[in-house]
Order: sequence, then C-alpha cells, then structure tokens
Amino acid sequence: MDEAPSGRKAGSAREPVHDRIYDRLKARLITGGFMPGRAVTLRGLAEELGVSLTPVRAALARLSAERALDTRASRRVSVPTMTPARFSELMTARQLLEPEAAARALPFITPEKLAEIRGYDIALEAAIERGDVESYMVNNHAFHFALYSAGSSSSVLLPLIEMLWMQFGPFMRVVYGRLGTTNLVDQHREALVALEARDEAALRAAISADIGDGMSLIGTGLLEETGAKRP
Amino acid sequence: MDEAPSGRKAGSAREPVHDRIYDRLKARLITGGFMPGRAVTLRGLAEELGVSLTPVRAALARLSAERALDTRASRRVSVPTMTPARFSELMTARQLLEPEAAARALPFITPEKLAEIRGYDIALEAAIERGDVESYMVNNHAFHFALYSAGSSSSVLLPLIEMLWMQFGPFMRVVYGRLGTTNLVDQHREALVALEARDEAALRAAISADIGDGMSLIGTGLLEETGAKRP
DNA sequence: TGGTCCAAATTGTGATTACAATCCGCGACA
DNA sequence: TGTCGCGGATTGTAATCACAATTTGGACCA
Repeated sequence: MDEAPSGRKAGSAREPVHDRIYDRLKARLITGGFMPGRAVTLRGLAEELGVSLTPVRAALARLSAERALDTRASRRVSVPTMTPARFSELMTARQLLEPEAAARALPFITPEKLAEIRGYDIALEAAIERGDVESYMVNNHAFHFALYSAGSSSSVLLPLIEMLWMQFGPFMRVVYGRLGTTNLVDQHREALVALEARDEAALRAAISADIGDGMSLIGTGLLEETGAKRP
Repeated sequence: MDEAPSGRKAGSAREPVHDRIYDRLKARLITGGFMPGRAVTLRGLAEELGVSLTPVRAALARLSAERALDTRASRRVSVPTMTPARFSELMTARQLLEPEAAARALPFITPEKLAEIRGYDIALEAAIERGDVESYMVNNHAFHFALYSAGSSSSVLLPLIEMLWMQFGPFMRVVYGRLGTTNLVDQHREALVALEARDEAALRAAISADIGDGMSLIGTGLLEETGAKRP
C-alpha cells in the first residue's frame, strides 16, 4: 500500500483523520447510507478510504459507543437491525428530548436562523414531490438540528438526540425506500408558525406531533418485514 | 517496561483489555473518582494500568464519545468541568428520561428485584449516617440502575441515562465532599412504596422528586465555587 | 445425501515505532 | 523587572507488525 509522497498534507493539518472518517460515517448513517445488518469491517473501510486501520478503529469505536453501530460478541461491528421494542423506545426518547431541546432553542431563534430553517423545509417539500428519499432525509435532519442547535445551550441534549437519529437512520431509509415519499406529509408547518409566534407550548406540540406522525407511519407489521431481525 | 512472560493469559481471553479499562474508568467517573478539570493522559493511564497506549486510547475514545470525558481542541483529554447551564441541562434530561425508564421497568419488577433494590437503599442510608460519600454514590447509582435495567427493554434509554450519570458524577463528588452527607436526605422511600404498589404515576413522581431534590441541593452559588471553570 | 471436522482466510486486538503539535520553563533582551 | 522567544519535554496521532479468535469453505466419512 505505497503512498505517493505528495497528497497527505493538503488542507487542514488540524483535524485528525479519524474525525473526518467519523463525520463521513455519521452522515451516511443518518441519511440511511448503510443497510441494517450490514457488516462493517476495519480493513474494508480502511482500504475504501485509503487510510490505515488506526483511524478507522477510532471512528468505529466512537460510533459504537454512540450506539450507531453494533459491536457483536465476536467483536465484529455491523449496522444495528431494528426491533419493534427498540423502535418504540427510540421514538419515546425522541418525544421526551426533542420538544425540550426545541423549547430551549426558541429564545435564540433569530430571523436569519428562521429563514435558514424555513429553507430546509422548502427543500424537504421539494424532495417529497420529487420522490427523492436521500434529499428528504438530509433536509429533515437539517431542519430539526438547525432548530435544536440554535441555542447556545444543548451541549447535553443535542448529543443525546443525535445518538437517537443515528440509530433509526438506517432503518428509516429502508422504510422510505419501500413506501416511497408520497406517503410522507410535511409536519413542519406548525413548528414554523410557532417559531414565528415565539409560542413555546405550540412549538413543543408541533415537534411532538411530527415525531408521533413519523412513528405512526411505521405499522408494527411493517417493522416485521424490513430491518427487523434477531439481534 | 518489561513484561514477565507469565501473567497475560490468565483468566478470560474473552474480554478485550480496552473493555476492562473502560469499565474501571467508568466506575471511577460515576462514583466521582476523578476531579473535574483533571488532565487524563494516555501514557499516564497506560503506565498506571500496565498496558500499552492502544487499549487506553480506545477506552478514552469511548468515554469521550459518551461525553464522560472532554477532548479539548488540543486533543488532550480531561475530566469536564461543570457550568450552571450544563448542570441544568443534565438534570432536565434526567427528569425527562429517568421517570420513563422507571415506568417501563415497573412491570418487570420481581419480588427478588425489589429486595435487591431495597438492599441498596439500606446501604445508602447507612452510608449517609456514616458520612461515607464514596459508598453513598456507589449505592445511589446501584439503586437507580437496578431499577431502570430491570425491564428487558431499555437498550436505548439506559445508555442515555448512564451517559448523564457519568457526566455529573465527578462534579457531585466534589459537592458532597464539601457539604458532607449530613445534608443528604433519602428520597427513595416513596419510590419503593410505589414499586410495591405497582403504581406507575407514583413511581414517576418519586423518581422525579428524587432528581429535583438533588438539583435543589446545589445552589447556583455553590456551582460557582466548585468545579465550575471556563470550558 | 447430509453432517462433521479441519485448514485457510478473514478480522479485531494490542504493542511498538515514528512523527507532529502543543506545552512548559529557562534565558536573553529591552 | 517584565516580556518575548527559543528549545526540550510531553502528548496525541497514525502506521505497521504480530497474534488470537472467529468465520468460512470444502473435503471426508457415515
């Protein structure tokens, strides 16, 4: 695995390689770039990304700690599969944490931030019409996290919520892949209205409704036939 | 750093070294074995524990991912310090997640489990009387997690809650170290009663009250003078 | 035909080494 | 005397190597 003596030093010597690897894998997980159950090997990723085992190991260890990846008893890592119980817990945790994060961010929403958030919503609607699952997931994520991270607070809540999204990302991708985007409804309008009105209670309700809506889309029957397998 | 050719292979070849390191550090964090702000170095820990950098690095990466340790911009790792905002967020997250976890565990509480939990409470009261901060923290942790982990569920909630405990553990140790245990009140009685009665609402209320009580113990003035420093 | 067992390949773990960035303290200069 | 700058020491990062465990594939036997 010889290295041309050129490339390495390019842009920023600051950010460690394993952070870049981590960011790439995280984005792939949240937008559903990994199939549930798929095995992820150190050497496979290392070769694909052109680095040694060391930074890949660090990135996978981090994702595994965040429950985004599953380290089996054999020490091999794979993308977690979904079970009805796990899905229920994930959505319950979202219902508990995300309205709170939104409420805490509300005082810090500037008109610029609101415009940014609204932009994601527009792109999201376009993605639904286009039937573009990938774009839908990207913009849905952007919408929620632009909101939650608006406040200077949330050094605690935000990482917890991000963990949850990484966990259901791969599964939702499979679901949307089967259902298509036509069944999706944009539930973000009430949230935007509440943001404009600075109405905390309405904002909480809107976020909660959005989560509940996504949850009810997934019949337990659907759970059976998609990513749900034996852990 | 020579190694006697003997020791290595002994008991279980199963569990990787970095998991053992992780467990030890986690326990130390939850029971307050680390001072907030203290620097944690790879080589320091490696030498202290008699292993190479590799497993220590893996363990620290995991703890850092779980926000139990803080990786500064310089890539050096340290025990996080507390700020009023962070403490507030931590307790809010606890208030949201822990009553839910308790409620979900309630149907799975067997008489044996209840006896175990009651045992922790007894040990906890003894620790308060004795003024034994270490024992108090150990048994308080054991009490809550024996309860939350009773259900077969909580593969999602439990890790989130554990993350929160690791984050305030070092800080609480400092606080109790200053206040002593005499100010502590055992708030677990109502929880035990609710468990016996299988009263979900009462259980939620009891857990919530326990958390709120611990929170109110910490005046914001106290926050200033303990572990709170610049991040 | 079906099950078992062995060997090769795959994979994760841990130690070692080389290296770059940061930190710390001493000394020179204004 | 105070401040800036330089050089050694400390520390984290990434690559490489050796090794043990698991998995996998097929051959062999019942």
